[in-house]
Amino acid sequence: MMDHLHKNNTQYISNPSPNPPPTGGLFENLLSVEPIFNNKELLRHSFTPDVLPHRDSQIQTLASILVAALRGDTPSNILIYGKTGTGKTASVRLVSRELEQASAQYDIPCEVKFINCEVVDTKYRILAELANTFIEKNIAYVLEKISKLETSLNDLPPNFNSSSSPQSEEGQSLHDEISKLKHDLNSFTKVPMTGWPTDTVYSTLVKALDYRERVVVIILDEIDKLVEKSGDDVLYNLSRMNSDLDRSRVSIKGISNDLTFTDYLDPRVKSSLGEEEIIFPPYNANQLNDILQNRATTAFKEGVLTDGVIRMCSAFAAQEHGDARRALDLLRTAGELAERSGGSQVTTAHVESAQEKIELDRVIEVIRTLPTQSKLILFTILVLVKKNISHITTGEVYNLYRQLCKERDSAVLTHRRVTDLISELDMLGIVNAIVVSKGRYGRTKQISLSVPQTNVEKELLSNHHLFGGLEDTSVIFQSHFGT
DNA sequence: AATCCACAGGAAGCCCGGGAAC
DNA sequence: GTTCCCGGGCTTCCTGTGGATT
Repeated sequence: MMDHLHKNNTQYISNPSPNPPPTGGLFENLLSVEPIFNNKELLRHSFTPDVLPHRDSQIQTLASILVAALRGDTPSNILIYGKTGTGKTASVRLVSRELEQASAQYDIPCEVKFINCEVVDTKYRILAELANTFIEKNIAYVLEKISKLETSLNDLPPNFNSSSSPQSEEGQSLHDEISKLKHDLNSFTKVPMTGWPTDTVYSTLVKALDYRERVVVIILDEIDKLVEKSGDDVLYNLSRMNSDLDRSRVSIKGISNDLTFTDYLDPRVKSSLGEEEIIFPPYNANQLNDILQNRATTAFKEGVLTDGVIRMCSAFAAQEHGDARRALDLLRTAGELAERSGGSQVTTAHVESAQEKIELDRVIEVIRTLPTQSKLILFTILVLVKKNISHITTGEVYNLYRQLCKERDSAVLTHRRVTDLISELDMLGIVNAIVVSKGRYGRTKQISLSVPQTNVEKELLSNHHLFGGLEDTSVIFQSHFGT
């Protein structure tokens, strides 16, 4: 089987067709367009650059705390705060990378583990993830050590090499050491995805960490999400872990979007985790400009960006609380739009379209992931907007909502719940709801759509499953719109 | 100044599904 | 496999509120 595949492969490689057969030309035209990107990856926010402009002081502080690890001490725990796109994660990744390089260079055992708590979000899973990571690292370490020992064993003169010779003390001790390591290797058992009691996972982690002397840096990104979902239990365990460790030391770095999340923490956890705090302030338009300039020179081909493109991206992103991620998205999307339209240059018009496209994508994504009842309420608001009602109130929404529910024979939520759902839509930025008092006529919320009506309409109507079929939806829609 | 409207939004508790613990 | 626990969605009940009207 393998042979067969192999032969085929060789055939393809050794006989490349000099003139590929003519195709339909579907991709030919697209490929013939001069690309405007050199390397688009540089504009993705997952990319960690070597230089982070305007973050020198934060990086310096981080490094000055982490340098303790290279001296064999435990670095202080750190909490890092900043809104999205302020360079927190990128800075931490940059410093971690350098730390690991330095650790290898000076042969000081120091390991970094990065966990995104939005993905790994329960106590069990965090402990299991950590335990498995360090078990793997231990296995790699032991395997390497064994191979080194075996090499030195083979390098011994032949009469020393034989384990059968009782005189060769050096050979014997090497043999002993190798068999001990092999025994260790067998004792490493990985933690399953589920099933173990949490304290067993914890003790497995402690054992794995303590296998050898080292400093371990655990980075918990989006730590506020973890606390929100699972409380501070894990953080309590992790922050007290050093008292259970003999040979290794643990240091924790928490990254949070939310400045106030420590309010929900146990005071002991709070003081232990927040030994040091680093704040990442939002970038201003000029700083965003520098960042984009920095990346654009290598990401785009020369002369592709017209005047004002970068400045416009930074200005747009600066309005969004100085979000560098947004600025990069804008620049990349503008480039993609330019490329798709077959142009050879990116213009400010492309940036404007990119801004619209990103906003539209966001709205579509938010609406798509809305629960059914919220969609129904949004639909009700849309109907009222279409009826040109100037001041939509909670009461009006609720009445029509109830009517729609009856028409489609579905469960009706209470008034109280509907006000909550409206507030949620407000927080998602889909509608705008402000509390107003109309004197004698009561206090209510005044509701309006805060995104283009056509976008909402298009996305809601594409929800075939929502109202038990598009046809039904259209009926309801038409009966209220009169179209 | 008192009244009153039409809600806002807090508190408590129920129900249910999913996952951890045993 | 069963039990237990937790969190989210939801209801019920309730108090609070700004300003037009009386």
